[in-house]
Amino acid sequence: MWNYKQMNKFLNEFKDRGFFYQCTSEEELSELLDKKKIKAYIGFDCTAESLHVGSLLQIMCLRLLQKHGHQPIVLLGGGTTRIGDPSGKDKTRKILSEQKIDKNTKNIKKILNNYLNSTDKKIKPIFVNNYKWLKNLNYISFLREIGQHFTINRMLTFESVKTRLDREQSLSYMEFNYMILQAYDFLELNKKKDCDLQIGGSDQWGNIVNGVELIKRFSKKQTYGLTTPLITLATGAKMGKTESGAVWLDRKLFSPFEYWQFWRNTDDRDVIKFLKFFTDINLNEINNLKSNDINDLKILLANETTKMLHGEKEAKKSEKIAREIFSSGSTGNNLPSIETDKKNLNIIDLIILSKLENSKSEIRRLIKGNAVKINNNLVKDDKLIIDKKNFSDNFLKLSIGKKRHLKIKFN
RNA sequence: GGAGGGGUUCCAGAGCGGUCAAAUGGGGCGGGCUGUAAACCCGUUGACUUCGGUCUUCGAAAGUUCGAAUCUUUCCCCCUCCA
Repeated sequence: MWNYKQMNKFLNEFKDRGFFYQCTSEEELSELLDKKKIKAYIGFDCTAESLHVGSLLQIMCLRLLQKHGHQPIVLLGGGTTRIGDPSGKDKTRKILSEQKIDKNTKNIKKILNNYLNSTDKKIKPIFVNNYKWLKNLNYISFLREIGQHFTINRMLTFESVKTRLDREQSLSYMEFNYMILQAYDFLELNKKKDCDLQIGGSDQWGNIVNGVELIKRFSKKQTYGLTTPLITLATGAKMGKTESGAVWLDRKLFSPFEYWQFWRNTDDRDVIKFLKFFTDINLNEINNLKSNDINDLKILLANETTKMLHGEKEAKKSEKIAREIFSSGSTGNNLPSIETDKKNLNIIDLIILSKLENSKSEIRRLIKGNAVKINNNLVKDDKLIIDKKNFSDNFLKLSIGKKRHLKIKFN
């Protein structure tokens, strides 16, 4: 009989790392994966100009596929984004302009390329954009060929639809069609690219099942669906949001150092889990690491995740900056810096200039609360004038709180 | 189509003519403790300020009033119940 130990290696690691949530048919999928190298796809929606850590687990799935010799297909939802997935949303999404979606699509592709092996021909990612086949669908023939396989009765039972209807929130006919289009994507990829598996977040389960069922009815072929859990933090919050917004996987929106810091500040209770999720360190090694100092593990986590996205150099640099700021209390030579040529600047204006804060009232409050430092010296007076004598070698270190530091260069 | 209830500052949610920049909780920010963690404690949380104040906010617009988040009218949007 079939048992856990005999499970396919990819699936095994998928489970051991905590990626597994649901599968349409685990046993059969395991057999298939043993038998051949398959192609599997994950879809990314192009609503935002970049991806954020919320998508990172999906990206790690792509990497894991490659690691085990399977070829990932990355579907960029250029077409479906024009419709808007109602899953997990209780309101209709804003409809984006076509150019915006095209721009987003390109940027997202670029980000994904950071994570994927594109040199090995057998496993290099296949990028597809569903706009290509969705834009020219003919309504009548689509209804006849595809629509006949869906019953409204069944569609109404899906979570994404049900919650909207239960709450009497409107669900437009356009959105209602989203799941059919995603199912059609899978069918298309199965026909054209021989794709056997779709992976997605747990909120995608309904959409994925629809695809598997459509392919079974339309092509009489067996395909599979696999979902990952929703990651929640030890504190109960959703992962990936900081106060300043999303944690973007894009240096223009979220600098490598900020990214490193994000991981460095992981809750103790989440560290091991995240090492399994977001690094390539093998599981035995992670188990051995458990006894290490928790702060070293956080640094390891930060280095590995940053390296994967921004490269080794940025990871090391971030670690160095962090040491300067938090350990040695030095002036922080590697800190990001801005320049100014204004003389006799008021401390408040200096902070405005630095863009660390943009409200003067807030800055006054911060000064009152002993949060502002110049060259590690507490600023007590919000009328303090900054002039040349505050700069050494034309540099000055501005700090707000414990975590925000910036170097200012005087020209 | 008929009958009710509601839209308040980041969120939840009080206020129902002046004492309201608006209770309370959450979140955030800052400080303390520490380990750049958690928990806990304290402060703070519209903008501008010469720190005296000034200006802009309670779905939108108009009105009543010395004075409105609070009353009136119209409009927009949500929710509950009945047909």
